[in-house]
Amino acid sequence: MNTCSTRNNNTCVRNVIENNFILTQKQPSKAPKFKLFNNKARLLPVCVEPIRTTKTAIFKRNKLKKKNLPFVNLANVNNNKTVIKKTKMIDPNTTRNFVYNHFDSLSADVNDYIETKKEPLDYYYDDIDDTFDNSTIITSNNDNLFRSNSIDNESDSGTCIEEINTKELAQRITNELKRYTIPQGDFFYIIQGTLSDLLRNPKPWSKLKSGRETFRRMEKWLQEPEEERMASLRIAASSYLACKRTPDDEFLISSSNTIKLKEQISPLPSPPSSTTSSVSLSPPQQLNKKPRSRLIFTDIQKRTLQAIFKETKRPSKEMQQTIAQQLNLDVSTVSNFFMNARRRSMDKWREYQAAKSTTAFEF
DNA sequence: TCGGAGTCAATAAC
DNA sequence: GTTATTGACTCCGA
Repeated sequence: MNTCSTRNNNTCVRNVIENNFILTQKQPSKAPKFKLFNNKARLLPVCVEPIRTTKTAIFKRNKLKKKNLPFVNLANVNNNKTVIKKTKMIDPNTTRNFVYNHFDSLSADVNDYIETKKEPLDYYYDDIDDTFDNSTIITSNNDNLFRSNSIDNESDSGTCIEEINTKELAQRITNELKRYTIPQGDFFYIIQGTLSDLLRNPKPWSKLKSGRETFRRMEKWLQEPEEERMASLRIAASSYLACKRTPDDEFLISSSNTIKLKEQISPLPSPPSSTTSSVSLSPPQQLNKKPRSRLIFTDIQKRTLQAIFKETKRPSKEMQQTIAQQLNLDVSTVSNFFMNARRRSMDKWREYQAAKSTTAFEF
């Protein structure tokens, strides 16, 4: 990996080389956007619009924006093409740090882009050795939560070949949460219900897409030294809560869906047991956010839908309309039911398990 | 346009 | 109080 050695004083205030990333403080506004250094062009940590952005990148970015989370786009420059590889959340505490490109050779389109002087938007990162994989997390000195441990791994060079046994990992996480008495709602920024579902019904690795990232994060957490795990969760919790802060700044929504006073964000428990002192203070209305109500099927509706699903996993649009009419439901509700039922159908996983059992991978 | 993936978040269950 | 369930939302990709 590259090193960030001497830098122009007015450009890079502080560089931290860690886990193959070079983090640096924000550029002074008048700093050059890039410079040649040792005959290598380096794009400094200025904001640049993605040259070839992807729908995924835009989606992630918007999502983070909505949550008021900082973000960077990670780009990779290969064969003169800049490709967005991933958008990551970053601990707000590290927002002063930016990843910057460290190009061996500035690709033509980057040059072109700089020439266009578009409005800044994102930050680019380039890993020359192409060791970046989906498990790579931007990190900073004090941000163990997002630490990647795979980049230095020889086997990770080039492509991501790791495979996680999600079922086993889920079990290990479950055990650790119990061991340290960590409520599900305080585990990183995963919503409690989602975490519960992930732990109880982990999808096989091969079936996961972007969801792999969550499992990677969990695995990294397990790999951390025992004493660092709680610190990781603390950092994650405070970041998460900070990002959920309301404009009025009076209340915070905790990851366990309770409301805490800002001052009441407490450290996560130390082993072997203790719990967070979350204090439920008020209903969600105080957050100026309309609580979403959830339709509860009547018994007859549910039984009918389940019976139909048993026979027909994919009813036609016309059939869905008929069902909706008969059950006095919206077509979208019926559609959602079948969508959810298909994906949550255990048959799917049983089939998978049966198939996998022949290859000694038990899921 | 539509189904899948990911996950939010209300609510039920423990 | 914590965990499990599940309807629905957002976005992606075919």
